[in-house]
Amino acid sequence: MPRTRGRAPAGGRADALSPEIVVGAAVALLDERGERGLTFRLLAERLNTGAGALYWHVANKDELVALAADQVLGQALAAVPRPENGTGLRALAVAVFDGLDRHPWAASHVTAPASLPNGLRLFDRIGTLVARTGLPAERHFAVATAVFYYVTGVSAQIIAPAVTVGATTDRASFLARTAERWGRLDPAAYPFLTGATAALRDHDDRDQFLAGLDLLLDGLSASGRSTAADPRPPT
Amino acid sequence: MPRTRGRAPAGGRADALSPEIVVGAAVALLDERGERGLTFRLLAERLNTGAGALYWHVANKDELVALAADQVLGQALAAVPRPENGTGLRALAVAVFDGLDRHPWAASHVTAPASLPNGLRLFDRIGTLVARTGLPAERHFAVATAVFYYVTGVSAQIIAPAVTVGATTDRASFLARTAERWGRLDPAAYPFLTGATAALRDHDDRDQFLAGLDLLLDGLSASGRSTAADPRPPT
DNA sequence: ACCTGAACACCGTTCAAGT
DNA sequence: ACCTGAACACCGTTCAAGT
Repeated sequence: MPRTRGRAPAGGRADALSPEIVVGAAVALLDERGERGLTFRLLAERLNTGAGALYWHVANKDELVALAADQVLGQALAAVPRPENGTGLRALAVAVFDGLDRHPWAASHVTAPASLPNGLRLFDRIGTLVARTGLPAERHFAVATAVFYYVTGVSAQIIAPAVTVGATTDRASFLARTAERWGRLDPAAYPFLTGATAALRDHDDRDQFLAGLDLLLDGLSASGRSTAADPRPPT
Repeated sequence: MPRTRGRAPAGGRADALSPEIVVGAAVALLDERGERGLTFRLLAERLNTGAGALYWHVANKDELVALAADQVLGQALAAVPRPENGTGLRALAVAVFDGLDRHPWAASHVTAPASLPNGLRLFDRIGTLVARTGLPAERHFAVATAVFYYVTGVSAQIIAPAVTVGATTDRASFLARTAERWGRLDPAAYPFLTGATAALRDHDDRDQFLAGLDLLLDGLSASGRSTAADPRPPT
């Protein structure tokens, strides 16, 4: 991925292209039309170039989307509240969820093995916070990974469906239709779902993310307490 | 989605098409070539038809992949050990992870709002098991959702990357390369990652899934204990 | 070094026409 | 009711040729 040297382009355009500019325009397009709506032709048109020119700055569409998601994650990380008292992990996780929630296409592309700068930064910050708990050192990596996977994986699950749904119908009517369907299921086969229609209709996505997160963090502090001295009071 | 009535087809083929047959062939193709390798033309060729014929049985590619993933989930659910003592949730989660692990393309398509039979079954079984813990009833839905999201979301995160990687290089050398990259990062900026290269190299994906799962379940039993009588001994 | 323009090799999906 | 075959309207990606 080459860097622009700041020279003006040969053609008539005043602004040279760069990976940053291409990725930025891709984020805008993804926000507007989703992943399927991102097209090299359309993106090139908006940047006043040909589609071929984009390949000088990004390797292919997969890389472009991954870079776009990493940029969104970077914005989310910048919004993490600095004062890291005892609730650092929770605040970090919530900020990432909220950041990704504004760009529904992004969540599923934030992964550890992508090894992009902000993905690594997120992993490192989680790991650093985990290391500050009372957990024995040999568990730090597994626990940090668990939190990372929870934040990225569960965010993707919660946020992504809205993309598919969003265009056609709004959230409330979608939930209402789903609840109706659950209500018509055979109670003998689906004893839980048939009784959970009200809860489904009234639930808040962000609260769901928080409920699971708190369960995970409770388990973390419980396991820290049982295996080593816990330097902080339970949350 | 029409059902086949069992009549022989008009043409020379002995076996009539049906949604089940189409989805079954799609699973085989997805296993072989991944999501991008699944093509209506190629699938039609294998079924000795034209691509257009498939649209009589499935609405489009999105539905086809969703149905294929649900079929895989069905196989995973069939493998859940029946004796549901106190560890039912854990055994259920592990069976689903292992089942999805055999079909890496599937995990990211197992979602609650898809409302396909096996997705609903999974959700219901989780909910039923959650309801048997000591949790107050008003928390059942949120906790069941958290476990469902953990199982599907984290499985997708852990399993999916292998698809991208798999073809080019094997897991071990991929981890080695990633560990090397982490090792070269600035320790001031990435204090945790630079010290975690050995853990990265040696980790087992399934253990990672279990570590987070146990954290979550520990949190569940801890929160059950603090809010209501827990009918079962802690695991 | 960076961009243009057009071509290549595909896709998913539709649909008149058949049986 | 189910299938055929071909067409439509796109895609991502490449690459000679320009500046």
